[in-house]
Amino acid sequence: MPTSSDLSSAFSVAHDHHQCINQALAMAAQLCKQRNARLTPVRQRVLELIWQSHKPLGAYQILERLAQEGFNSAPPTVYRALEFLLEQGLAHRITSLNAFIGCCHPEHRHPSYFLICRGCGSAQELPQETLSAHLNDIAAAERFQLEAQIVELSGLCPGCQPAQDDDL
Amino acid sequence: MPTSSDLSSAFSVAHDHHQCINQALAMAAQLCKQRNARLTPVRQRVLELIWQSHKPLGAYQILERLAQEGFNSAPPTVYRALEFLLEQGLAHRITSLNAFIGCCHPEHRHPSYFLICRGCGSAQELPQETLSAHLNDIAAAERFQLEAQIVELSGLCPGCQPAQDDDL
DNA sequence: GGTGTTTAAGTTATAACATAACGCTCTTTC
DNA sequence: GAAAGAGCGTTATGTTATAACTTAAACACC
Repeated sequence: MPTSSDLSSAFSVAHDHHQCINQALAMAAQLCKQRNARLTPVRQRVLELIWQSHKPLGAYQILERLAQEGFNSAPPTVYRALEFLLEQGLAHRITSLNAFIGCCHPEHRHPSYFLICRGCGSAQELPQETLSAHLNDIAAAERFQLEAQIVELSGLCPGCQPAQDDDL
Repeated sequence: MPTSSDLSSAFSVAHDHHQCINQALAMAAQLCKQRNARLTPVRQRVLELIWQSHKPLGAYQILERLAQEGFNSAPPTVYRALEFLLEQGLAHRITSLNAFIGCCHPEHRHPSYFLICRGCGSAQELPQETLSAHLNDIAAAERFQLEAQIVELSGLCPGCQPAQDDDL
């Protein structure tokens, strides 16, 4: 995983993903403890599952995996767990895919902006400072009180583009 | 034709919405003619329906209204019409609402960015030049080949905000 | 350590959104 | 007027998400 300071390598850069998962889970445990939020077994397992996939995972995909492991397997189970993870900022929803992905820096709340590759299905969270400022300006100009932001850019990641770029 | 029960978004200055609808339909007819695309009765009626509402309309809401008028009322009917309208740039999809809205500038293709009020349910398309440039820069910096963009900003429009602004 | 309160999870059912697949009809074109 | 293709009717089903109610676990307090 990209560490919290390095977001730019999610697309096809090899790394020890087990380690990211473990870091993410440890971080989640720590944050939940600080916040007096209960990271129950189902919630933890759902978080782990979405971290195990670079691709955003749909609720029913998660459900299927939970079922295989003997967890309760009705939709509300996974939707409740996801709701908790979203509330805690431990995961993000990707609306255009109806899917969910682990958040790389859950320690502070932030809007989430994504690049989504239609080739390999992976999604990469974008750094948000300048974009966030821009969007806030736009909203302010309309006297619009901004609460939530969805920015999802789709296309082809470098690894999935037809290989004829001159400049690569 | 228009039932005129839902005028006046809190977003925009009051205006003669009948006229917008008529303009939009005339524009649509003209563009389709130019493009040799068939604006059939169902397609036209669906476009009219989504224009009659300042709020984005869900597929099944459209379906319901079509049914009341004796059109065929199975889901594929409306989804096909919507697909056509999206292809022609006559309507936009608002992903986070699973809903559709008429496009104000169908004469040229453009990414669509929205402000969406959770109070009154209305949606407003944003001007896109600077934002588009910004997003393109971001994608280019990641060597990401951009194909589609979703930008949906939610919150409260001026008319739906608690009335304690000093600067109004 | 028992009791009431709160939070989470189980369970059933269904709502809401979207598409597959197949065949008929209408339009366009030759 | 026949072939080809676009549009549409129809049935069925796939996919995503939530309502509503019940049971159980955790916690907090005396």
